Amino acid sequence: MGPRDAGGARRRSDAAAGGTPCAACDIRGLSFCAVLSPAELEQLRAITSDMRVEAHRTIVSETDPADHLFNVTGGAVKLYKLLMDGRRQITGFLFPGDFLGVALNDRYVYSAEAITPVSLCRYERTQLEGLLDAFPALEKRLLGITANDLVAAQDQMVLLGRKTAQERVASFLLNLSRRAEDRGHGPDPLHLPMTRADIADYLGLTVETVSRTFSRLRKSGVIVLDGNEWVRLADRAALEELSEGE
Amino acid sequence: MGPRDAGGARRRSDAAAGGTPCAACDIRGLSFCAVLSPAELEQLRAITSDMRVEAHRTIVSETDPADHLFNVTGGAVKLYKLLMDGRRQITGFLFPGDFLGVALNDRYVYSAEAITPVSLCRYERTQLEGLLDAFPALEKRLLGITANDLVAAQDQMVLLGRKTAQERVASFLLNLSRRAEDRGHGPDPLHLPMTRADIADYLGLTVETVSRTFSRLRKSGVIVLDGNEWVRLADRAALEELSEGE
DNA sequence: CGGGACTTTGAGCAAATTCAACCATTGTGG
DNA sequence: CCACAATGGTTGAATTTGCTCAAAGTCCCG
Repeated sequence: MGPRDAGGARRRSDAAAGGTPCAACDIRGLSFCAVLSPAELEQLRAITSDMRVEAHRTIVSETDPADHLFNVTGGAVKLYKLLMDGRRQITGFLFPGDFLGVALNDRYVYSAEAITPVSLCRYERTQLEGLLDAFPALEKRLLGITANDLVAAQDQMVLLGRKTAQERVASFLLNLSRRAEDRGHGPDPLHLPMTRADIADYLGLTVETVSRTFSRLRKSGVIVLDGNEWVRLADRAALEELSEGE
Repeated sequence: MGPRDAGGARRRSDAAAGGTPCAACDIRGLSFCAVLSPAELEQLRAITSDMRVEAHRTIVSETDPADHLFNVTGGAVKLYKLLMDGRRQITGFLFPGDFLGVALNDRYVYSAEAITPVSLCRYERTQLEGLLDAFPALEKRLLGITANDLVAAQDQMVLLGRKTAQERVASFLLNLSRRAEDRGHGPDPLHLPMTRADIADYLGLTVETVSRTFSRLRKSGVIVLDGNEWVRLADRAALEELSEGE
């Protein structure tokens, strides 16, 4: 399956009237394109397509040719890998400003699925690579982003290899909360767009264990649940404690 | 602790007589410097120090200022992170040709320790960064290496989050074997320079479980142990099967 | 208001850990 | 040269954490 299956994409330049220009993009500061000057941004925009994907649709599939790279501008995305017998490991969640498209040998190394309706900037890989050569700052930025992702992946290895269920959930909530803050959302009610099953597959646990752990944290007053999608981190200090500081 | 503690380093150019020139470096093809022309290599060499580290010495420590970056030219290195209570997660093993020095906010994000005696090329971070600006190919290469490390980290997340003990050990052996082959070593007797405890901390298991799993694989004829440091992958197909192909 | 997807809770189970003892290899000092 | 300490590895028994299987309970959206 290619990105084509996930929804229409239209050339940015063709959509001048309706599209959101980069100047109005409120997450540009977080994105890889933050380092570009207005003139350079113009050139990037020329090779950009807007794309919208409904919830639960696949954006890219593992082992597909990596023809496109993406920048998430709205919504939430999950990245995952499958074992042959169906076991799933979610390797990350993406939010606005995050870059999508790590590839090896020109193939995607994970699948990406929209959790909520998602909007993306889409680039042809070859075209974007051309721009990287022209704008060293952009390449440098991409190196920084990749190094950051690597650091996050190593933290997740610690979590998966050495933390208890409770520590994993506490770390997860704090992590999401920090990322929400980066995006200017107050940390108070934290949004969990993903299901408990997604959280389980991200933390290397089962749904039941995640649910039980949430219940335990709720009963001990550390968090307050408001429906399934919203949490208040009532006692952040206790959470930090429980997460066994990485 | 800084790299200073781990052993002496001397300027390459000062050691022209005794040092190994890049031309004679048999792992240059695997290294980040593989993309440089002879003239460029000369410039890199000018900012390179040779360094030797005894086994069990720390090369860099997590949270230390990341003043130096390294290229492993001989020996084996382990990278690890610690939780406050001492639990340890090894995030990777490095062999000749591997790059060392991922940093965030100018601090190392993990500790690195020599497993065997290790030799390295050492660069001042600021100087190497200057060279990256001068040689775009080098920066591109570093991006490729970092992306590769990220992919490997994601595979390790699958292993840690979703694989059984036996699958982890099988994947580990196959992985090491592939890396040995990349370095021109026949896969037949595979060298394990790290202890069982290191393997355990890499695979998110205990020493006892690693030992039991090795024993089980040995008894079923899949591997043949020759002392603690050497394994023959007698039935590679069975190992592939057991590793539940990532 | 109903139905399907998601979540929670419970009871029993199993994989891996913990705790403990023993074995093997190596290097050291008497 | 050998005794023996130290490090690392293996094996066993008991325990535990998290998983599996099963059954309710909620939420949300049409």
